[in-house]
Amino acid sequence: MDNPLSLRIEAFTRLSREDKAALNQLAARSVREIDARRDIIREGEPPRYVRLILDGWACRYKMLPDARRQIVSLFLPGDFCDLNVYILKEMDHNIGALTRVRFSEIGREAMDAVTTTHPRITQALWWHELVAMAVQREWTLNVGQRTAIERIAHLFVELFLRLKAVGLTRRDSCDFPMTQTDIAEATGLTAVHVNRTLQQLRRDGLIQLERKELTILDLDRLKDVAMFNPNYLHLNREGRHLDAND
Amino acid sequence: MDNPLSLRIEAFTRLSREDKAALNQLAARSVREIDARRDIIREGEPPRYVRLILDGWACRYKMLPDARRQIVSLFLPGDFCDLNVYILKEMDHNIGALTRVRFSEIGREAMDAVTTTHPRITQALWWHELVAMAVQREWTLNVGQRTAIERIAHLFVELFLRLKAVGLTRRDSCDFPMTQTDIAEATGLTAVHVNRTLQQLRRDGLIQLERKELTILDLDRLKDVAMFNPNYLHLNREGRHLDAND
DNA sequence: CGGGTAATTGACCCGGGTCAACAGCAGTGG
DNA sequence: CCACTGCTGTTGACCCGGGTCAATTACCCG
Repeated sequence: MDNPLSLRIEAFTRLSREDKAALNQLAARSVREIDARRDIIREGEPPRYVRLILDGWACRYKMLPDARRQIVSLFLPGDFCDLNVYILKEMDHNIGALTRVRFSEIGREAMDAVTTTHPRITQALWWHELVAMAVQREWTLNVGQRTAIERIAHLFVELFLRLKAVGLTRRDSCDFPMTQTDIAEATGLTAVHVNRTLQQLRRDGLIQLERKELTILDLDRLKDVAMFNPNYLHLNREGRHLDAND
Repeated sequence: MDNPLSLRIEAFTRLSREDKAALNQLAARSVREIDARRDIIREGEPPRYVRLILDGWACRYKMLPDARRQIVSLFLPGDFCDLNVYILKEMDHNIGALTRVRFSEIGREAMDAVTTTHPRITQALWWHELVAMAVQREWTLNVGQRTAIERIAHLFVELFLRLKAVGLTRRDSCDFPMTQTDIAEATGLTAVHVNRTLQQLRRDGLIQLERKELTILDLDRLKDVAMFNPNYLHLNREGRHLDAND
């Protein structure tokens, strides 16, 4: 019954059974699947749908004319891509699949229908959007001020906590499908330097990363290294005053 | 009649006379003023109002425990700070005044009242929010991938275009109240290096910057240096199909 | 077993940081 | 009117984190 989607939303406020049903129905209507390394939508295209990641990892990225590339955000299961994007004429960035991704495409009408009839969901979606903005700000801080080891440590902690929130961690480890090149593009470093920095994190006994699985050996120390402040994730059920009670 | 606020919104869709009146009334209700270098709201505090910049420049910034500081966004006249923030329990960043700032504080009820009765404004506010997110992404790209000269050039072009959109430029120049330290904190560089890079931009005949006034001597070349793509500002009246016609 | 992608290593280099001194200038108060 | 103070901008000398280039090596998958 509890999937990443409802877990994600309920990190803000508890939904009623009826809310959950409406949400799951919304998510189930039009499901698509795409291979790893393929683009879901490209810069310049008109955004027609809100997308919801059901399974797999995706990313938003931007490119410079000379092919420098920056991953500006990551989408994990339960994440929506841009509520209300269809207000804009064209995409100013790309969304690409890092792994094989299952996602649902939600049209404007379906979205509007749910939000007008389910105020609690509407509030939760607003919360989701505000959190997405907060994460984007934290990433700006990350690439702007942190050193290589701090950036990567920060990325690991953030992703671990986000995955945990949607039930996708096992004790102290989780899937971690990003390549070192992906990590480089998300942190504004080069792949070579990411490699060396990962070795340092391993040497320091902070993490283990092999076969696309990340194990965090010492979360507290890793947080310290990253100067991680979890406040920007707003995961403390901040909308609990809106909780449904059925 | 046309102030930065309505100019800003009408970069998306033309408002009716009544829309404008409602908007201006909203903006006029509770106006405050604050000195340069003071904080408008601090990390940890509960956000109670949506704020609208009427006059002056403000910024959002985040700090690391060791006092490294990153300006993650800038607010110019006509900009709203975070629609619907009051959904969150506490601020995860600070908002500070770069100059003396006049702004209005809009409570939740006033905001809700306007949006429920003025769908065109609601759409426009959504557009505003989506653009703010797009700008944040571009800033992540900026600090993540661009070199020093590219970053600063990009900042100048962005701010010039944003100021132009709200009628605050004169031909090829505009006020530019940021110090070199401010520029450094916005671009993830040091003040020393900003100083040297500014000298290079001057030597190259791209800009003039003195006495808090910026003059752009060659906008096309500056855009080239910055690899500036204006699409993320979404300033092309993308909501013109919603235009009012009175 | 072969081919392609991802990870690793070494040698070298450079953009931008650091530190420290100093100059310019605006505001403030006597 | 000037002296003082503090912020902002400027400069020089030096250094280092991280980039570049290029070659291997490991791994994955059909």
